Amino acid sequence: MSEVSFTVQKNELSNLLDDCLIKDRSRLQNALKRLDLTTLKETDQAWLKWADQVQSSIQQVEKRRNSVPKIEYDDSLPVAAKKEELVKLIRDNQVVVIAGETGSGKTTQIPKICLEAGLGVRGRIGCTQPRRLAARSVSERIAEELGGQLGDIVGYQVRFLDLVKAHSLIKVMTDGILLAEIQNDQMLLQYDTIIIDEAHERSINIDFLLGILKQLLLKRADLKVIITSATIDTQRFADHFTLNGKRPPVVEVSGRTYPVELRYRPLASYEDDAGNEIEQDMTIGIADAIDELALEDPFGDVLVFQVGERDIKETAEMLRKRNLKNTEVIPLYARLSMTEQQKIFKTSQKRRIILSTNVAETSLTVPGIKYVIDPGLVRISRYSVRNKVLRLPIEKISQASANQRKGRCGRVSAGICIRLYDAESFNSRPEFTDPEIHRTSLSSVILTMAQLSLGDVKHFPFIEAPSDKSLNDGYRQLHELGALDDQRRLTPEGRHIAKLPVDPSVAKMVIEADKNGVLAELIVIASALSIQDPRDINQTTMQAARIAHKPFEDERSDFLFFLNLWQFYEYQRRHLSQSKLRKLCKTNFLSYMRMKEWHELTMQIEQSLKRIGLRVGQLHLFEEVTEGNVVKERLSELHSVAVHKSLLAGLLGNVALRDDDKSYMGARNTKLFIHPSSSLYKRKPKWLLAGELVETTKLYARNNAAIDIQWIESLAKHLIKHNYNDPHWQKKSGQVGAFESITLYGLPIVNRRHCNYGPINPVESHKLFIRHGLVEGELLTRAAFFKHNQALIEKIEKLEHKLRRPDFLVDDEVLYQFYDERIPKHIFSQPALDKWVKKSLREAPEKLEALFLTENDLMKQEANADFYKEFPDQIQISNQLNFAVDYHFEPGQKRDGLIYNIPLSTLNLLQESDFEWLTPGLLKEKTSFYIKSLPKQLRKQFIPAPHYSELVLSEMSPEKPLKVAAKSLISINWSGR
DNA sequence: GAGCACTGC
Repeated sequence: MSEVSFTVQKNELSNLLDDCLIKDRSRLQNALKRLDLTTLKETDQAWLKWADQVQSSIQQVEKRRNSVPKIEYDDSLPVAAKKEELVKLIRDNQVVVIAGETGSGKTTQIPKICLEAGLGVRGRIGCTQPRRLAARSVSERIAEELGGQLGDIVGYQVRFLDLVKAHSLIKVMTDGILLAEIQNDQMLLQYDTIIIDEAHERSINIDFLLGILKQLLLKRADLKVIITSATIDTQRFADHFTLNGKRPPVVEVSGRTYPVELRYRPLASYEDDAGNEIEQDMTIGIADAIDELALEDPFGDVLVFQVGERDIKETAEMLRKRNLKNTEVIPLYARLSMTEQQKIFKTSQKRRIILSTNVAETSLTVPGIKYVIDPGLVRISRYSVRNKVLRLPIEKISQASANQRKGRCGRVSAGICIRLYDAESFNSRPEFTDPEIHRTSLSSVILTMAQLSLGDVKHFPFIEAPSDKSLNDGYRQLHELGALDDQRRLTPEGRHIAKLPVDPSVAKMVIEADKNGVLAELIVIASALSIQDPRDINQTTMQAARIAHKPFEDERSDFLFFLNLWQFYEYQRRHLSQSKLRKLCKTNFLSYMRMKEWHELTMQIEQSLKRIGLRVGQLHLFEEVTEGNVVKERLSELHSVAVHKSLLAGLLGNVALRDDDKSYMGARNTKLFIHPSSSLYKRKPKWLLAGELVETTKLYARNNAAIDIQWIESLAKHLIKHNYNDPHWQKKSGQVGAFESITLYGLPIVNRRHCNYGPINPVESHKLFIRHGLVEGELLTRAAFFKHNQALIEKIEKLEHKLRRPDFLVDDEVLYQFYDERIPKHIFSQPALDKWVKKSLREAPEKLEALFLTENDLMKQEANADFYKEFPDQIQISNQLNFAVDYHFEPGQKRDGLIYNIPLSTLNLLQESDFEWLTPGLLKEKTSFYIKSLPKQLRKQFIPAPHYSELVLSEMSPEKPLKVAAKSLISINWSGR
């Protein structure tokens, strides 16, 4: 042991750190750097403190080394035979790939071999398992073999349970736990060895870990990594961990198995009446295979793989009808209760036929199986990037999976595996099952990577990179949740979402609930959505279960069912003993284990929220409502709205609009149906929020709620598409309006709502404002420039009228240009203009001055003197009477006060010569005139067509009579035309 | 009128 003493050469001090715990090293190294070695004295406090810490760390290492027990191996295990070789390989290589079938003992023996190689002392040996149950049983076995108690030298950690001590040398955990630890300790400094077991299963967790470890190996030369896998695809792991040209060794450890005879028995097919080839029913194929096996051995236990609960039930029914002698049929699937699952571990006097889903291929090992019947199918989950929904199709299993199933017999003696397909079918299948990373949504992985700053996901060293499409969809989902911004950077809210131990979408609901004041409610619901359904229902108990669960239903939403159930159960949980609680669960068709996990998850979420500074209050009290003559307690409408708004924030892609009696239209024009298990199945609200969308035989919405579509707009600001129609100038308000329609993923959220268009499209509104408001003069502003300009325009218009020349005033386009150049682009309404005018008056009056039009600006041409002569402002008739002449285009707009009422007698006195004043200009084409007091009959003839110009004569000296001859009038009028 | 199996800050 190294002594920490001042006599050690100062330049050798850092060597002492090699004997410290790995997790202490960098901290001590930094502290050492801060010590000024040139002036350091033995009595300095800084030195004493450092020396003390180093000493303590070294002592802990020593203590750990001494705690390593004597290691013994079960020599019957194949891996024990390779012990020496493995110890050497692990010492000499940073990464070792170990391949071996079940029964080789690799899972339990390799951690021991690592101990023997001197590992586990300066840091722990971490060993991951894909499942919690496996983590527990593996740690139990290792602890037992090392002669200690679980939770001492060997500890284990799964969700909700941590049995690891500071002095534990080996820590067995689920891969999810290790992944979670990386968030707090990216260097994994508590470990000197990481063993990834069952790497061939290629779960998303494993693939993610393999990528992280590859990066970590470069930063931690002292870290050992061991990958163990079934003997499939081991080269891929070796390729993945080839660093700087150094390829890790691959060791194969033989399994301890008996030979399995393989028989292909494809289903017979026949032709129906129409000549179509029909494949024989699967249950018949299974029955035939059982018969075949029974002929040779009526006692050996048979394992039959099935795709789901319903097939299991069908097959069980078929077998029951066949009345097989001395036979026990046992169903097995994950949703069964623990006690029912335990049946497979009980030996029976009878022959057992176990009908199982894929659980028996990977998760559970059914003991004593001699025969396997493999129909070659599996229900697999695939996330559809195109439709953004989860699908559960039935597919042919891969060759690797078929071989794994085959291997489930032959563990106790020689066995037979009957495949209900032919060798050709087997050979045509893919070699390996598609790894999960290719089948699942990547939002969660991307979010974690963003949070850990692991760099661009596209360049992350995945063992098999996900497709760009799939990555982009992951980014899209996180953007939908507001966890990433438009530039794909983590938002502050995204940081919070990443900190919660649930799916990003569920985490979003919880974060949103804090804003809506229903955090306590959402934790309960979010937890329920994250665990497996706590209802313990199977086909036979379904009816009774639904009756038992009826009191917890809420016609508004399936989500509130969970809240109601929680209220009921939480009270009981606090007041009943565990055994009574278990009983309560049973009578209410609830799974005790899942109810417990539900509770534990709420606690865990609450802890996580505390860490990000959010406090969870109490659940809101229920209010009493009367339904019919039943008094019910339920969440108030106010809080229900808050709850569902929060849910909606995490499920914006799961909104649907009722289409017809049965179906709904979902996002991106998908057709979906309410699942029959939903309490909204019959009610069918217009707008639906689905907790999850899963495509099986149809696209089903499960866990639904009726929602108000108006909630969506504010939540989905970053997603909704606006469509504006018919922008128009509104004279009264001096603003530009339009009609707005909104869609979310193609669903119509708002139809033709009137809106203020200015802020939405300032450019177009600015144009409309100038065109209609300023150029066409519809503005009601008091701005001086506008009043001035309008007056000037009016004046020139009058001139035009008078001169019968509508081409003096410049075109509207010129006016438009004038205003457009001078009015800032951001002004698109009268209020905005008035504000700007007010401000400019103070700060930049020259801007306003520039807005005053001059005649020069408005006149296309000068009206020359001849024009004025031809269109006089007054005329004199018979050298006696002066009349003012007013010019305007529209007949009907007469200046009544100026028009002289000429008596008919006077008219008759007028001579033709009295009209000499009619200038050529006045007699131009389309020019005519009339005198208002012409007799009606006559007037009819002379009144010009409405668009003809009109000349109104008004008397300047009314006391003198006007003489106009009717005859002359006629001639003038005609010549005028 | 109905869904495989796992996992976690």
